[in-house]
Amino acid sequence: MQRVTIAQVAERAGVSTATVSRVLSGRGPVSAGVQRKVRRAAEDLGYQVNSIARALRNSRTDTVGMVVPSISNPFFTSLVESVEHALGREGKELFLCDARSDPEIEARRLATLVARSVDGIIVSPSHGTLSGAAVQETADRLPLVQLDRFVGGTSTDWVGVDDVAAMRQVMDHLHAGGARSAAFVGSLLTNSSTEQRFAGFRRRAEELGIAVDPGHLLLGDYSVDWGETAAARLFAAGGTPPDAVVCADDLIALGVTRACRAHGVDVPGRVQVTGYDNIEFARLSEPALTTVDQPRERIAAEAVRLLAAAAAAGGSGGGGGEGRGPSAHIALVPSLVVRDSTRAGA
Amino acid sequence: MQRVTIAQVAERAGVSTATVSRVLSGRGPVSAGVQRKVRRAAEDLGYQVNSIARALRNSRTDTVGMVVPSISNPFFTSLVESVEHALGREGKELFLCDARSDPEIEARRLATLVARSVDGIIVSPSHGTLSGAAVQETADRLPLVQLDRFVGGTSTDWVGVDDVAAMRQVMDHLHAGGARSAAFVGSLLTNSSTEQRFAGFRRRAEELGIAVDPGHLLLGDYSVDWGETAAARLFAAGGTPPDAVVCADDLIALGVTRACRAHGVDVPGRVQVTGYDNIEFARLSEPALTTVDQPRERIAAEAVRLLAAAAAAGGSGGGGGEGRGPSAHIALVPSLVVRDSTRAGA
DNA sequence: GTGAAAGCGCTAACAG
DNA sequence: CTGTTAGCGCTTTCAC
Repeated sequence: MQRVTIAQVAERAGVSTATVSRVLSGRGPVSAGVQRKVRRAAEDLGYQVNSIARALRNSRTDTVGMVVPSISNPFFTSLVESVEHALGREGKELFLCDARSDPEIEARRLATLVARSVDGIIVSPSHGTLSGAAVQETADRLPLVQLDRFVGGTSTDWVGVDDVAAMRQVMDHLHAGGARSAAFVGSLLTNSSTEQRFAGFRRRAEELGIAVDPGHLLLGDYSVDWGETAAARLFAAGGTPPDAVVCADDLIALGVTRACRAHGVDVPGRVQVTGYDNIEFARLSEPALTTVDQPRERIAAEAVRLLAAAAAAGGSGGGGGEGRGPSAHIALVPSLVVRDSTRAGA
Repeated sequence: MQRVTIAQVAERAGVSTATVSRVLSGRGPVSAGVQRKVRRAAEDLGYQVNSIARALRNSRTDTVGMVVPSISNPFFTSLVESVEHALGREGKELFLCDARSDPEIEARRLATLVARSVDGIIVSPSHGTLSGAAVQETADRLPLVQLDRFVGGTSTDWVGVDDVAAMRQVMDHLHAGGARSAAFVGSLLTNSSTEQRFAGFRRRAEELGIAVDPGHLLLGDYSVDWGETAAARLFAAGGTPPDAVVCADDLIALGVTRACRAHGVDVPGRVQVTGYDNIEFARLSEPALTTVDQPRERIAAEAVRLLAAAAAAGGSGGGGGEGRGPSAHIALVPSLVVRDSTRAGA
C-alpha cells in the first residue's frame, strides 16, 4: 500500500505540484476550474497530506506535547481531557507523555518532545527541584507552560490555582464545623502542590488557633494506599487523634476515609476529612468527600492561550531573559465543594 | 533559538554530514577517533536529532498511535500505561488519542495518525459497527491491532479477554452464593465488550437456571451515573428485585452499589453485585467490589508483539487478504476477584 | 494564475 | 573508513 503523494495528484490533474499544494493548503490564488480538478484528483486517489513532510518544510507540527506526573491519577487525566479539548479548537493535536512521577523519565520525555518539534509544551513537573533543569532547558528551546504544579527557579509561564486561598477556605469550613485540631496528610514536600497546600494549611491553622500536633503531619505520596496508612497511624492506640484530617489530594482522602471506616472511626462525626481536586470518585466515597474543585477547563484554556501567545511572540522561551516580557503566573481561585465528610457550619 | 543541525556538527568536527549521521545513528563503520570528535562536537553544540527529518527520510517514526473510547475511564488509562510500558521496551513512543466514545471523532483521530505516519495503531473501537469503516480503512494502510473491544466485519488482529468465559465464572460464583435471579446492567449493545459479556451472562444464566426478568436488562452507558439510575429502577417500588446485579464494568457497578446504599438495600445481603475490569477504585467502594480482573500487562504485551510482527511482515494490513496469514485473535482468560459485594459460596 | 526549482534535515547508496 | 550526492514529500519564492 503505497501512500499517495502530491506528485501523483498533480499528474492526474494535469497540473504542477505547486498548484496542488496551493489548492490543498488553501493558500495562493488558483482558478476555480483548476481547484475543482485538483480536488477531484485528490479525492479519487484518496490523497492525504504527509504531515511529516509538511512539518519538515514548515517547521511547525501543529502538535503540543503534554507531560504529566501520572496518567493514572484521575485529576491529571481530566486535565488532559480539558487541554485536548482546548487545543482541538485551535486545530492542534496533543502528544501525551506520562512521567511516572520520575524526574528522569520526565527529562527524557521532554527531550523527545523537543526532538519531535512540537509547537509547544505543557508540563506539570513531578518534582519541585529535580525537575528544574530539564524544564528550564526545554523552555529555552520551545514555548513552555507549567500547569498545576511548578518548579522553582525557572522563568516560564504558569497556570494553576491559588492553593493557599483554597486551604484558607478549607480550614475556615472545618473550623466552622467545630474542628479545634487538625492533621495534614500529603506527599513529601517535593512538589509545589503539596508545598503550597501545606503552607496554606499551616498558616490558616495558626490564624484560627487550630492545634496541629507535629506528629500529625504525615507526608508520603499521592495515593490511596498512603492515605490508608497515614490514617491508621493517626488513629493508632496511644495518641490523641485530631478533629480533622486535611488531605493534599482526593486519592489520599479516599484512603483516609476508607481506613476510618475500617477502624470504626465516624466521619464526619468523630473526625472531618477533606480532599483536593474534586475527582469524580470524590463524590462516590462513603461518605462523599468535601473537597476543592479545580477549574480544569479554565486552567486548560489559559494554558493553551499562553502557549499560543508565546509561540506568536517568537519561537523560544516562555519568559525569562529574551523576547517577551516577564512570564505570566496565573493563579485561579478554586471553590470548595461541601459534601458529607465534613460538618456543616454553625 | 535556532536548532542545531547535523551540518553544524559536521563542520565543527571537520567531517562530512554523512559521517556525523553514521556516528549518531550508530550505523556504518567509523574510526574510533572520528567517533570521539563527532560526539564531542555534538555534545558541545547541544545537538539533538530532528526526528521529523529522520522520519521523512526513513518513513518510520518509531511512534505507535493508540485510540481509546475514553481516557477518563480508569480501565483504559491503565491499559494505556501498560501499552506505553511495553512500547518503551522497544524504543517506541506512544501517541494517545481520546475518541470521546464518538465514532466520528475516532475516525478523525485514526486519519490523523495515518497522516502522521505512525508505525502502527492500537485501537479499542468505541462502536461495534459504526467504527467499522474507519478501522478497516486504517488497517488497509497501516499495521493495526484491536484491543479489548473489537469491531465486526474487519480482518485485523485482536487481543482481549474471553468475556464469555469470564461471565461463566461470575455467574457460577453468584449461583454458589445463592443467587436464583439476576439483572444485567451494561451499555447499549453497540460495542463488543457489552455484547460478549451480555451473551456470556445470558447463556450461563440459562444453564444454571437463574431467572432473568426481561425488565432486568438495563442498557445505558459505561458510567457511574448510569449505574445509579439503573439500580434505582431495579429497586423501585412495585417490581421484584433480582438476587444479583451483574454489571458490564466497574464504573456501572460502583454506581449500583452506591444507589443500593442510598436506598438502604444491603449488598451483598439482599443483593449481590459484580463489576468488570478491576479498576483501582473497585476495591475502595463500600462494599469492595467483586469483579473480573483483566490481565492488562499481558494484553498490552501481546498487542505490541502483534504490531511488531505485522510491521515486520510488510507495511500494511493486519491480516486480511494480502500478505500475512489470517489475523490473530488472542483471547486471554481473565480471573475473578472475589471481594465483599458478593456472598462466598456454600 | 501557474510552473520550475530550491531546500527543510536527515540517511543510504555509491565512489573513492 | 570517509565524502559526495540524491532525494524523502511538501511549500514557497521567483519567473513567466
